[in-house]
Amino acid sequence: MRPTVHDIAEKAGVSLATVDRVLNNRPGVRAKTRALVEETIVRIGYVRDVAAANLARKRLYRFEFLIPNSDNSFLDQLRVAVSDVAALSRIERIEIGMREVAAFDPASLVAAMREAMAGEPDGIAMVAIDDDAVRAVVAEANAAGIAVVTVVSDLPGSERVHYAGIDNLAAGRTAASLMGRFIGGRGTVGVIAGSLNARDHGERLAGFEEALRRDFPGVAVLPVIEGRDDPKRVEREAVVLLNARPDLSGLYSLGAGNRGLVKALRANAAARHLPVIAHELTATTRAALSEGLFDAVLNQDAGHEVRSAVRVMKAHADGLHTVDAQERIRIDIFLKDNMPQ
Amino acid sequence: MRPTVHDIAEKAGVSLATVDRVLNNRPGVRAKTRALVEETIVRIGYVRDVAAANLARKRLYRFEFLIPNSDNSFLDQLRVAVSDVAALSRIERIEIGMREVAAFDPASLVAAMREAMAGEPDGIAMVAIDDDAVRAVVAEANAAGIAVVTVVSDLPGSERVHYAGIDNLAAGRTAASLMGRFIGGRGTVGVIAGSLNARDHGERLAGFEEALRRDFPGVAVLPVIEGRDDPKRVEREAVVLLNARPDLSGLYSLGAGNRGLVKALRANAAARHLPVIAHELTATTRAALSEGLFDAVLNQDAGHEVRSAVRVMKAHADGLHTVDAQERIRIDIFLKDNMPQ
DNA sequence: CTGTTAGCGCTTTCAG
DNA sequence: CTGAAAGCGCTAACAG
Repeated sequence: MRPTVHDIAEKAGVSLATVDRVLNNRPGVRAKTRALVEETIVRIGYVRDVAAANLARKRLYRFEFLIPNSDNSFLDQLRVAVSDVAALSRIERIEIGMREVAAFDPASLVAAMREAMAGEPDGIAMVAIDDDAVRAVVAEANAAGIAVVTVVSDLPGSERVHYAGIDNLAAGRTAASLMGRFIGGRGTVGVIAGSLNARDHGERLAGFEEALRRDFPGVAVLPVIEGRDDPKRVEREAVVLLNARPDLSGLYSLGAGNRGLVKALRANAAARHLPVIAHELTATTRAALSEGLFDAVLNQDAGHEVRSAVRVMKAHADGLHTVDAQERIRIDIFLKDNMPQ
Repeated sequence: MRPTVHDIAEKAGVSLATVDRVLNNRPGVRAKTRALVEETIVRIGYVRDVAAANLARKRLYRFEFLIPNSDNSFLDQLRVAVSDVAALSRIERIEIGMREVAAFDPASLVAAMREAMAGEPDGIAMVAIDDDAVRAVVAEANAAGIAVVTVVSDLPGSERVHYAGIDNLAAGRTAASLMGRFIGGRGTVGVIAGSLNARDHGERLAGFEEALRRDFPGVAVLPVIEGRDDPKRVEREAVVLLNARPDLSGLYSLGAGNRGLVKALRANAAARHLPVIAHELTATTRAALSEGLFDAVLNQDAGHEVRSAVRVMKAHADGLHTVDAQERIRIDIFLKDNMPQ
């Protein structure tokens, strides 16, 4: 049987209370007694039973997620992931709330932060917007002992504790690597983004162009089209592009609104063999892959991101450190052949 | 506060013991009482505190992993993953043992199974070998109430409870999809396997050839070379191949022993721009990717596989079902740009 | 068939 | 500074 606090107390000749004080390094123990207990702990190889500790403590963790209210499949996945984790976490004494925030609106995000902070949660997770007012309120939360974690889109230079999302520069480079090979290292590629003001989109583009320049200097990139993640607008822009550039060798869709792109591609027979790379595995991109309309989809797993955010906030609340490398979110590559399910 | 067993007992006007009997549907409760308690449970929205239950139960789970003793990096990863999970699981009342088995030797696997079974564990996880003697001993274990899970390589037609590994046919198809695009849909590709008697290798090859035939009929596949997963042998064979076929357009290494392949490629200047796809992200393949010697690496995450195996064995021990889709092991694709870390 | 009671391993008053 | 004792939510003898 594994040694327990009782064993420590017995072997060290002290009471349970003293053992507990040492274990949780609370004050009120003579240095000598403390040393004795600590020595005993390592000698008998004690490891704390966290479940029992939590049971006794009745510790309850409370976390809030702030999610943009944009209507796109990836954010739907994110919301579902939060609900799922919330349901599962109840049995681990973790309570998770979710608030909607107006998309791309720093003021709304700040307001939501304030509301969330009023409830004095242990942590807040949010899809950040790159804005100084947001940075300021993050600092406030931090000062109030609330751990802030960014999800999907980061807020560099702020006091957020962690970023649970992919490296978007690397994602852009990955897209370039694939594109360069798919089109045989030469030609002209088009790029459709949501908005270059969105940090993640900007970084993907930068990575894409950098890697192409480096590894495939024979490939030219057309000026970026901004589709605002809006299917209708993306469709319109894509149609224009496909007609204007019949010589197009490839297309990189680094934002959302792929429903529109798919329509445009389907309508354009000449686009049948155009290599297309997009982001996020949703119903739309999944179908496009199966159909052969898209060649590859880069993905960030919303479930992983949410779970990682919760783990980090919990660790922070417990005063523990997390191994950053372990929390790194991978850039998944999906072809029609390795789609999950 | 969340309702507890005490609340149920009080509201239903019964004792704790009766509540417990109903919760764990143990016999000895009148149908009427049972119904009353069950009604109360849903009415007050009770959810069991698993941690407390396990604490009271002092339930200890014991699982055994049987791992081949071959000397290759992927199996090293697998062993490390088992040790890691073993260390972590101790605090969850899970005890994990590991035994070495002679590689590719059914008799040794059967013997190890028997030894493991003697300890009456709750579950056994093994890298299966496709053999009827193995099937027979799996059936024995099953009859003895020990859940058997296959890892990495499956044993179809046996009574194993679950397979924690990738779909190797799909992996082969994925390799073909990439290869076909990388080489522009035409040319001749070479394939190096470990042994086609290994189920996973055979399936990868089948998937690869099938997808090439379907999607890239212009690509020819040379007769498979068997390198026995041995770096020296792989190197020798690869050198011969590279010299004999200077017209080679691509190379698919679907087994292990990639250290040898890398040497051969490095020695052959003409191979500098030969698209190469291999399996398992190890120190060797990782370096080859960075260097541009390999173009893509398909990977199965040993950590995921081991953790999934443990989850399934535990669920089985608890008489719970697992959602197979949730336990599906993904085929990761890595380029130099999206390598983790 | 049902209830009482004593824990599981840990924390937390409250005395001393 | 230290200890005794009660209790977290659940389970498991053992009586009735």
